[in-house]
Amino acid sequence: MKSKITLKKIAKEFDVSISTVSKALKDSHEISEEVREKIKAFAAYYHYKPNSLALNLRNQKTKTIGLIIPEIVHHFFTKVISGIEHIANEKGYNVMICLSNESYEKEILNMDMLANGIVDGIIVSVAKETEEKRNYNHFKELINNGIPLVLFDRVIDEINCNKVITDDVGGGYLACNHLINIGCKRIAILTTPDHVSVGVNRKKGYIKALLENNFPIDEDLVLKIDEKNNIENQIKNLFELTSPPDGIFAVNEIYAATAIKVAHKKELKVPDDVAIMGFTNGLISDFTSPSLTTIAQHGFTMGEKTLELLLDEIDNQDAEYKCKTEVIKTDLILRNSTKKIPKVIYK
Amino acid sequence: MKSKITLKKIAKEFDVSISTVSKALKDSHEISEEVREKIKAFAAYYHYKPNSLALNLRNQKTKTIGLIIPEIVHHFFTKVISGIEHIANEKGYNVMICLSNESYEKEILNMDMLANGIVDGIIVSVAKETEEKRNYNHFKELINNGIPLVLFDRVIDEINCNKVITDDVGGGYLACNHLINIGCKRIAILTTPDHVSVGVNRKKGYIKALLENNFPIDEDLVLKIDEKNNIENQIKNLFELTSPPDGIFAVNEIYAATAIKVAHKKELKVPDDVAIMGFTNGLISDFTSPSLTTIAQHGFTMGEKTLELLLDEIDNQDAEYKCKTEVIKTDLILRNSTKKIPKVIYK
DNA sequence: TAATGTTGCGAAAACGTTTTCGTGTTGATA
DNA sequence: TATCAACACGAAAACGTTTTCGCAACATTA
Repeated sequence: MKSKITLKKIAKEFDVSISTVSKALKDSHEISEEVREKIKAFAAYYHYKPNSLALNLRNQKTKTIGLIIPEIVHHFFTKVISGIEHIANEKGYNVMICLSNESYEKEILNMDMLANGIVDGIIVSVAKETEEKRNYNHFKELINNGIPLVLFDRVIDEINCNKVITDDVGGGYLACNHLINIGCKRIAILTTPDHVSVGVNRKKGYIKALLENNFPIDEDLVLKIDEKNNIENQIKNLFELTSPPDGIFAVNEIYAATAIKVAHKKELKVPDDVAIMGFTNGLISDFTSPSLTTIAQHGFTMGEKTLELLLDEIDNQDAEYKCKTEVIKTDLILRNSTKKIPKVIYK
Repeated sequence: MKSKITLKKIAKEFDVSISTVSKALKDSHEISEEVREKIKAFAAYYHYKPNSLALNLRNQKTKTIGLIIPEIVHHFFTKVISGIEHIANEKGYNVMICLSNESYEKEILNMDMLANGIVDGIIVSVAKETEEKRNYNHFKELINNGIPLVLFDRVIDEINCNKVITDDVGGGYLACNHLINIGCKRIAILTTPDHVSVGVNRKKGYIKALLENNFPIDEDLVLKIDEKNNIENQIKNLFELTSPPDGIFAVNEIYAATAIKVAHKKELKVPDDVAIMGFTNGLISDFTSPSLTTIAQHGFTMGEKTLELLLDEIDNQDAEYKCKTEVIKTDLILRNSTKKIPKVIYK
């Protein structure tokens, strides 16, 4: 392979010093017009571009930020990434995306890798395994090393850093209230195991809405899905209770869509026999039948906000920095799985 | 912020030279046991990690590869990314993901950014706008600069580099043949405009299957979706033909799922009145009702293969390298949108 | 003519590594 | 005692930049 053109090679070509070349390319008045022009022409001809590594090393910053997410085959995270990329683009930053695959070890590995000068700051959504283990030393170390950190979505209370979260409690409240408003009397929740923070918070909102409306809390109606086992079967049990639910709030899209499937297999009509709604306005919700009412999380905005906070911290690294927690509001997206509307028929 | 620990600082601490520290940390026998141990202890205490930028600059390689994809909110691409990450992990490489957002300009911007020493090789799936413009100079330049390049999924024939593609023609053939086999007589295709290569190829397979079975090619049944306008309305027209289709092959999941929606609104039964199938086994296909028969593209495998090719090229950069094109086979995933099966009812 | 200012360029340090090639000291051997 | 290894370490180059400073050569001014 032909090696890239460098200042040194240009310098040799014209028998001048490297500094002269560097200055000429920067249009420095220190260099005579004549020399300047010929160097610039030569550089342009060979498509000279300064080597980023050298620049980064010299400037002690890379204009790159690291992003560690649990998995990428996930609509919400891709939305967040898009938001991050959007701001990164505006501000001339690059994004390095790493996957932890929900693994504690890989999260640490990724972090170590990123922390060695490669990036100016790091954004993380915590892996499930890390949440379970409750071992957050790698985050503390990162902060100790003075590397700006922002957590989003799945965050850790005890870590002192900038955070951006969905208003999960508010969203759960919104959802449950909606089901109450349309007349549901027995409202079930399909949620995650207790170590997943977002599931827990959405459930809090659900409970809050029930209490405010003087509904009893029925533990039979709280189903913590174990993703290692068949989801359909777990949901099926819910419909086989002596008094089954007439409203279901699922804390994510998959659970909600699966609930619709199961309901149909039980020959139940949605929403007439049972209203079902989800959380996250992803790809699926619009294509189930009936289409899913859901809570929109605004992942794109979240990504934007997250990077903005990080860049803010990066720009103020010397100053005494005060950490913030931004809460992104949710919205109800009304579709057919919770409303009894006349079927749309063309013509 | 407290600045990171470096060789220089350790050297100063013990009043030895930088080289001594470097060697001590590498357990060189050149350094006395005593000095070695105390340096190692000190370094461990302060979590010394060599600065990646410096290493990269010295070694003239970064163990990082760049990935440019048109968009990330897309199940297929996330699968490919997962496959790439999988191999990258195994081989100790990092992946830098950039989004072109289907824009020619951003593709070039990303490429320029990556090409300045930041990565050892680049993987690209070409943006739609680039395909339209047919301006491929940035790829040629990259190759001229000796930077290994692999194209995947959306590739360019005239560029001489490693490529990994889906067997789109074969997949289209598989799809159309399936519809013929289940007894469809008038088979429509929902495809993309002509500049999108994958759509064109899938249509080729469709045509091939029709011809082989002595079906006429009816241009009324070839619908090129214009994504700038309402997709539902375009599909609706298809059902309002004097002799409407009884089978539909959509070249992606969204078109297929939308077709189901439209069929329902037209009060048509799927698959009895019209069988519908898609391409790409994404998130949606399993949750439509009926669930979608589709062609699986194996994005994960594709990602793995793509990075393997790239690493192969990187490892053989001096040798005369012969470019390959790998074709990833497709599979038919049979679901309910094309088969008349008894409804599953629990109990 | 002497002092001063301007112009045009180069040397060198700095960023943080690794590695090759000394080199001074010690101890053993001839 | 002179010679030679072995040992333990340092100097310096290299990767590719940017930038400060210094210094000639020439021009201008008093």
